[in-house]
Amino acid sequence: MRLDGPVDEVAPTLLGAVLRAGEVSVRLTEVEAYAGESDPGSHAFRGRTPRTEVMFGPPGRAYVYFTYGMHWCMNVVTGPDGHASAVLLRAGEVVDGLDAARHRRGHVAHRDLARGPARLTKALGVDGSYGGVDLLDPSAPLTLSPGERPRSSSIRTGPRVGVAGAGAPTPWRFWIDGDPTVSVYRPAVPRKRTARP
DNA sequence: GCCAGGATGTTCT
DNA sequence: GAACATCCTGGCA
Repeated sequence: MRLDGPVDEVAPTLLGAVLRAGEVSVRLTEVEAYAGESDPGSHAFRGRTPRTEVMFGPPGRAYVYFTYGMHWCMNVVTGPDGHASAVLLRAGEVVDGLDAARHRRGHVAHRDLARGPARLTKALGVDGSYGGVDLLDPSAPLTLSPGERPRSSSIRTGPRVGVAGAGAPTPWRFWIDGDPTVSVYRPAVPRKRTARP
């Protein structure tokens, strides 16, 4: 699979692809594109930092980061080289290793096992130690391989709400229409201040 | 069912 | 010191 094109072209081709970590495999049903340095919503917007280093590297690597003090989220780094673009994996369907996934996620409905970016990494057992892994290397602990691509007519797309980027490339979400594992979209709300006594 | 609020730590200002 | 590419629980309908 080719990951070195423009991120908004590469992202929809990831739908239907299969991500495998150990015995658990997930079929991707929802992704979100981040355009890199020019995208105010991207971690790479403020330039190269130790955390975002991987995004500036070659395509096909995993960019894994920790957020909200308890969740891991995972991106696939895309090209072209020199652009820190990446695709956030937002949701998928567990298609193999159900027992292991359920063990990690507890007793939830099958459709909820990997519905959401942090749930997806938890179902797979992915954490920061997987950062920088070459997903296209078959012997890697975390791999991405082509799956059955959904019909193009069943792919839906929408602009991300909450990011005003006048003139900047717009980030997009892509999902498989009607798939029960697609995460429910909630616009980002400003967080209230955490009051301390 | 829906909504409000809290958890929790890394990163950057 | 505040924001953060989130998730879960508990209260109320």
